[in-house]
Amino acid sequence: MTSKRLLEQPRAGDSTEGREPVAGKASKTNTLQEGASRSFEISPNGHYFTSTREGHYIHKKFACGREEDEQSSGGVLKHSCPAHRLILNGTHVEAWSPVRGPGEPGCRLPSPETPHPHTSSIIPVPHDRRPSGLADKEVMAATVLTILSTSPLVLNPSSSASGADLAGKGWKESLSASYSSSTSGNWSWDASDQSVPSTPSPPLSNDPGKSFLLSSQSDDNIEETESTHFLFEDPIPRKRKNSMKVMFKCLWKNCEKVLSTSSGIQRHIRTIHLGRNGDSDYSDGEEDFYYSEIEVNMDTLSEGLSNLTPTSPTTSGPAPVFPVLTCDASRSEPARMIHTPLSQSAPSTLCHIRTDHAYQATSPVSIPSMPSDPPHSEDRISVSWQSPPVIYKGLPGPMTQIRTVSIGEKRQPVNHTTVSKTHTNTTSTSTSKPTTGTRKPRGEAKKCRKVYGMEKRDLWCTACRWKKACQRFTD
DNA sequence: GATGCCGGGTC
DNA sequence: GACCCGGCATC
Repeated sequence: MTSKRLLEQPRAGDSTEGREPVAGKASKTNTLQEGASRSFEISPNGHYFTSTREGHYIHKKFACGREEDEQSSGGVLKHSCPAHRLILNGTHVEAWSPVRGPGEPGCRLPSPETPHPHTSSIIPVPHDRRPSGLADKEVMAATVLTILSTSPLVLNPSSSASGADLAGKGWKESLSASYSSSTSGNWSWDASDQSVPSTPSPPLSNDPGKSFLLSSQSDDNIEETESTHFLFEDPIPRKRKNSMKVMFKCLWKNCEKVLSTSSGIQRHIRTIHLGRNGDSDYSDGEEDFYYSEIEVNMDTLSEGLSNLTPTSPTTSGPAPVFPVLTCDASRSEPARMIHTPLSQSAPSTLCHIRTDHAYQATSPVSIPSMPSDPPHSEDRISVSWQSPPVIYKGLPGPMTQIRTVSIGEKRQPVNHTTVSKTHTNTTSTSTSKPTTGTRKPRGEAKKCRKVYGMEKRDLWCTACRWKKACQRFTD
């Protein structure tokens, strides 16, 4: 088990990488070291970064690792063992230990397989992320303050109390997750981490899927989320994750299997879904992709399950506790439904977007040729919401072409729609008027004016006569 | 400067 | 909607 963990760890950061380690099973120690070094490499700032973001990011990666054990043992905030710190961080150890006494449950956590000294050595990554000592906390606080100053969310410390805003709803969920009934803990962001990206496996749960999407689409989103968590945490008492238990849920389609150990779930996947010999220890790591870790707050969970009443839980957020489980479950569900294993949910979304963009880009082009054709313009209109063309503002072509249609009134509506939407995102400056920038280049074809000359103006097409785009000699 | 045509005004 | 034109961009 340990060896596996070790091996797996590297993967946490990168799914592709993850597999390599497997081969190296033979030498645990070496593997470990390698894994550790790798993790460092992968997450450049890992240990040394005080910045929340960095840490968080790293943490995420780590969390992604299939190895729940790792997390439990030292990984996530909850279960960090001082020992790990010592090995990895050296100086940090001391600072850390006060926070997390060796006696803490977190250290013990490790499942039967877990806590080997070796394992601890691997774990380092997570530790780094966390703010360990007071100094770290201070840094964190500073970071949080900074974030708060810029973020609107921060402005609403009430989140914990009121949190009435719909907009905040999304977060609340996450928050609720983080704010389990458990008492004070370490940094909430850790919790958020867990809730967010926990699983590395692509197809998996929503969380992972979302996170993946986010990551692929834009890191900012993730960061925002993280920052948000941070913010909240400040005002709110820190929750302790010790009570959290990591469960492994099989993500295989229509399979709800949940096991308490990664090895168990892997075995399950290997035997049941992959049709491999369960007994054989051999694993290429593929199983890792088919299950996700789920954190369960044992304290609240039991209560919550027994009575669905949110009131019971100890501290601040009884209700939130439930959400944790629910969220995970619900999230994972959709992801599974939509995506097959190994396929990331994100990609699909991305693809969709891209398609849209492409479509948008093309549609405008076609327009120019049929300026007089209202129907076409209409068609465009339907798509118009995609306005993105405006985004491409840099390109005069599209815009101009759209205008070309101008002869028909319809054209304007289309433009308008596009503009309005686009502007929302962009600046007000670009605005209502397409203005000059959008103007299309002059058509190559000769126009009535040139063909007939000023003398025969009566031969011109009406458009030319009206100083509109020539209808007779279109480009 | 000539040309093309957008945006807007008038009827 | 037809007609016209100021004004701007492009050539």
